[in-house]
Amino acid sequence: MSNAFIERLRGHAPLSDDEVGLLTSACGNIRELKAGHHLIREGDKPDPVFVMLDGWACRYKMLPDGGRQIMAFMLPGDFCDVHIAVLREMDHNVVTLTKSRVASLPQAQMEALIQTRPAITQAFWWSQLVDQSVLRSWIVSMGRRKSVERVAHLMCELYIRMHNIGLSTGDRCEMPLTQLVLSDALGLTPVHLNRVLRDLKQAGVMEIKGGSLILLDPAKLARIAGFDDNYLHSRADVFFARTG
Amino acid sequence: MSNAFIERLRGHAPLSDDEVGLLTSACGNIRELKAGHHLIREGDKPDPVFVMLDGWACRYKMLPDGGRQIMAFMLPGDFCDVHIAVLREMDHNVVTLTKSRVASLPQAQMEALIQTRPAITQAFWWSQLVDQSVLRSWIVSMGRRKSVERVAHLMCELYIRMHNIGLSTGDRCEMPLTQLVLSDALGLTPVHLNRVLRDLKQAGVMEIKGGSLILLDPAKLARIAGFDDNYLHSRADVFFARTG
DNA sequence: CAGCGAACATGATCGAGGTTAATGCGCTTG
DNA sequence: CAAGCGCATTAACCTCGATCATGTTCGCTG
Repeated sequence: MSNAFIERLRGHAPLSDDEVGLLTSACGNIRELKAGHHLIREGDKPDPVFVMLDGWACRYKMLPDGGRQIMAFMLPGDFCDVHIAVLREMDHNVVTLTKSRVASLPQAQMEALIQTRPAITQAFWWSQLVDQSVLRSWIVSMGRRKSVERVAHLMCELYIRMHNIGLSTGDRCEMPLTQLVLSDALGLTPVHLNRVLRDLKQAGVMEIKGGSLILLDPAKLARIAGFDDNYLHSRADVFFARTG
Repeated sequence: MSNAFIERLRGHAPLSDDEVGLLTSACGNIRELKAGHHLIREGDKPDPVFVMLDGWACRYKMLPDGGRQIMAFMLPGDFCDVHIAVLREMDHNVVTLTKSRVASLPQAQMEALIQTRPAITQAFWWSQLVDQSVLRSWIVSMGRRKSVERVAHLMCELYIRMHNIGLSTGDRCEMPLTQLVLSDALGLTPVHLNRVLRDLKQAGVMEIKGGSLILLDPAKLARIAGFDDNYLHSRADVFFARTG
């Protein structure tokens, strides 16, 4: 079975067989987790670095009033957090959203890799930069896009990310997120999100059914979202451009 | 004259005199820039890495409809962008907001530092992690805080960041941002931001006057914002906690 | 010191999205 | 199969912040 994490890094940095071997053994400790398992809690002292091999997770903060804001979705191949002994205390939570396979890389091993393997450091750095880029694009969405555009944009992003790791099938991909989870990510109420999803379905643009996202009209979806995949800094071909 | 950038890194990673020397010479190329000078434009191929030594800058994206979303403010000591030859193309713009002093570190030199100096790599990494943390907190603000809270939170953040680099004086600090700029950062209209600022002043909480932010009642401001400075991961004492 | 443009200020109105509440529907579990 | 729970769905109403319109103030320059 291939390792989604290593595959993803290889796609963007020239790793030698040697280095792939090092990473593989660093990922030795793999756990199966149920949905709803917390990998990281606010206030934790960071220790091992977690990597998603399979399944979905999210990063979130709670507010005093009980509200929740999701700040990122982690898909197979993504780091949960590359804190590497630098921060003293986690400032947010990370929880699985589906049954997942997660590798944990001990801090010491991470540091050793970084200090001895420039190619691996570069791969990690690339991953950090892409994560930042996604965070920035979320800020743009929340600040300046209205609800339909926001929903459409997130769906484009998630579809492309799934596509880039080989987890799309034609015009659809897995979408295990409940409307509650999506609304916590989009800064909308579940009620309003539901309305938006209904409208998008009725307009023949996209729909979420049976745990799958179905792009009925990808080009139109991208147009509504104002989607430009440059911020994902991937080298994969662009689905929306092809079909638009 | 001390170098704000190096001071900041030293506060968070154990740099030897040797390493400080290397960084100092890497910052050799320093330019004075006027307000409104673009350091980075969307579509640019990234080359040197810019560092703010003095003055304010911001990172932003434009939307098709002409709207602008600011995604970060850079203060003295901050990296503008640690892209390091990893990304092929910038996905956003960076522009100075005031007269500034900016150092540019050639890519080759950045890479050399990272490949030979683990302490410097760690300092850079820390800086990246803090930047990410700030991005996440902005997402929380935009998604779940209403306008007054949002304004209050940004003011807390900027005050603390200025405080942490020694640029606050008692209950005030420099605040060269126009209401238009602030509203582009907060995802509000200038009109509404103006009302919020009026309310905060009338409530005796804070005011912006003559290019300065004045905290009339820091504890109250922090309470309105729901501000917790843990996300800034600084070791400085906390102004709001002291006075609250 | 007149004239001008940028930034600040404020009133009136509108609408996207929040709030509340009720209903349905599919799953699990006893 | 009944009970119960989490999630999806829809309707009625309300509010926060956007929009539109119109000054005003400040700082600069001729």
